[in-house]
This record gives sequence, C-alpha cells and structure tokens, in this order.
Amino acid sequence: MNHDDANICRLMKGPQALLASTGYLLARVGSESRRLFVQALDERDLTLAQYGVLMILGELKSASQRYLAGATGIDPRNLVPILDALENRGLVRRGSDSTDRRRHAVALTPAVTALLVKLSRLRAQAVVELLKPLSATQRHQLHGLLPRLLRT
Amino acid sequence: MNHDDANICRLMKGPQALLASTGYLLARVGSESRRLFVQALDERDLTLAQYGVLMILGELKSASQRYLAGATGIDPRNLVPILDALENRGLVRRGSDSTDRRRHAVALTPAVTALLVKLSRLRAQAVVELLKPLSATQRHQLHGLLPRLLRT
DNA sequence: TATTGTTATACTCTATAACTATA
DNA sequence: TATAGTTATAGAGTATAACAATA
Repeated sequence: MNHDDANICRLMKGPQALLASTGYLLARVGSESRRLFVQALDERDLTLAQYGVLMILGELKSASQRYLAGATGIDPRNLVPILDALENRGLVRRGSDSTDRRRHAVALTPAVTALLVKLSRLRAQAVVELLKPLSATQRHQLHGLLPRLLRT
Repeated sequence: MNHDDANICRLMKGPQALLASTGYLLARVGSESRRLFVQALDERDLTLAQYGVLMILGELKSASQRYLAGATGIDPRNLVPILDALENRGLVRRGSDSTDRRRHAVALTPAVTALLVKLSRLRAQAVVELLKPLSATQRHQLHGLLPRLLRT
C-alpha cells in the first residue's frame, strides 16, 4: 500500500543521518516550535516578532529600537515595520529620548496589559503541546540548556 | 555612552520574560542554528532544504517525493522547485517507479558522494560553533532530548 | 474517490545597500 | 567619523487553492 512511506517516516522520523546532527535537530525543532507558537498568536493577530517586542517592553517599560533589536534577535531594519504595525494598533508608542535625539523611546500603551495576560496563557498552551513527549525532568533539563546557546 | 544597550543585552541576553518560555527559546535557538548552517552551506551554493534532501538520499539511495517531504519537513509543493534545482545541477535524478507510475524515484547521481563528505565537515564546524557554550555532557543531553520533539 | 506530483500565487522572514539626522 | 532610525528591495521559507495523471 501507499501508506508505507508515511508509516516508515512516522516511526523513524527520517533516516539516521539527519538525527545525527544536533544543529539540524535544533533547526527542525525550532521550526516546529515556531509554527505552534505562531498558530497560537494568530488568534490575537500577532506575529512572533511582535510578541517578543511586547514581552520585553512589558518588563522594561521603555527601550531604544537598537536594544529591542538585540534582545529579540530581530534586525533593526526589520524591526521598523514591526513597530509600525504595533503603533498603528495602539499597542506601542514611539516617544522621544531626552538624552539622544536620534533615539526613540519605545514603550507600551496602558491598553496592552490585559492582552499580555491572555498571551501568556496562549504561549503556555503551545509549549505544553510541544513538550508533551518529555518528562518533567527532561523539560527542565532542556530549558536549562537553551539559554546558554543564545548570544549575539 | 551608547555602548550600554549592547552590553546589557550581551550580559543578560534579553529580559527574563523571553527566557522563561521554552517554546520561545527553541524558536530563537533554532533560528540561530539555521542561520549558522545556511551560512556554511552557502559556500557550496546549497540551501538547508537541499542539504536535507541530499542527506536522506545518501542513505536511502531512492525515495518518492512524498517520502522526502515527510522526512525533511518540507511541504511537497515546495519540494518541487528544490528538486528542480538539484536536478539541474546534476546532483539528483528523477527516475520512474516501476510499481506506481505516479511516483518519481528520486536518487543521487554518482557525482555527489564527494560533495557529501565536504558537507559533513562544514556541518560539523557549524555545530561546534553553535554548541561551544555547552560542556560535552550538556551537548549529549541536548542531543538526546531533541529527537523526542520531532513528530509529524 | 484518494493520492502523487505539479503550478501559480501570496505572504512572511531575512538580508544587502544606501540614505537622513543626529552625535 | 560613527551611530539610530529608516527605506527600498530582493531572496528564501511557508501556505492557500487548484489542476492532471494515476491508483
């Protein structure tokens, strides 16, 4: 039958060659996570990038675009239209920096706090779905390892 | 000075909010890995997707496009132009399947074996670079956890 | 009717180059 | 001269819809 291909694939999840490379696995799992996350955020018409910006501003209250770019991993030039969208929806405000007139002091508008709570719930659900195959201990292990791999 | 932003970012790697979500971390690290990988493959004018196809065919000798799609995570419709490119460069051949005339039996050409060796070296270098912040034990841990998260 | 491969298309993400205004 | 923000643009990745050939 023509189910063969699909079955083999489901059981082995591809040949050994691809499973041997941690880098390839990270890229694949990352895409998977991204897809699940994007799907969840879609209910609120938000991008993964937009979400990252909102989360950071939720803690810092105000940041330059340069900082936001570094913290989210988004390139500064690609951050521009992202902030434009957020600003048009009234979720974010580009103020002026008193110490350097080149900089914009980006901050959340008061309206966003309710949204952030809902987003946390959506995010949590997506993560639970993704990490379902792992035990609690394994989830903890994984979470401990990943931050070390993030660097500029 | 205006180095402050960059320094803070490098030290904390972004605020706690983003570090709290395993899903977000996986997406970020996955992008990082992807970027490093793509950069390495670029020296041979290859895409990450093309690389995945080559690796699988290197083990299976022959596979249907449907199978390749499943094993690489590439959508079947997007696989078409990828195979076109590989075929035009003489790296891959679309043969006919004797048991099902709808299927193409995709296989490597003999010329590719030398290329695959060089690719393994490039891949290894990229992974070493990415995983540099981890100890050998941690690398092993991470590699063990990731395959569990891959599923159709 | 379901499946394999295909096309056309569109939308997002990422990256290259160059500009402006400020420092 | 260097930096913060911006624009235009092009490439790759991904997704929606529909089709022809074959099972």
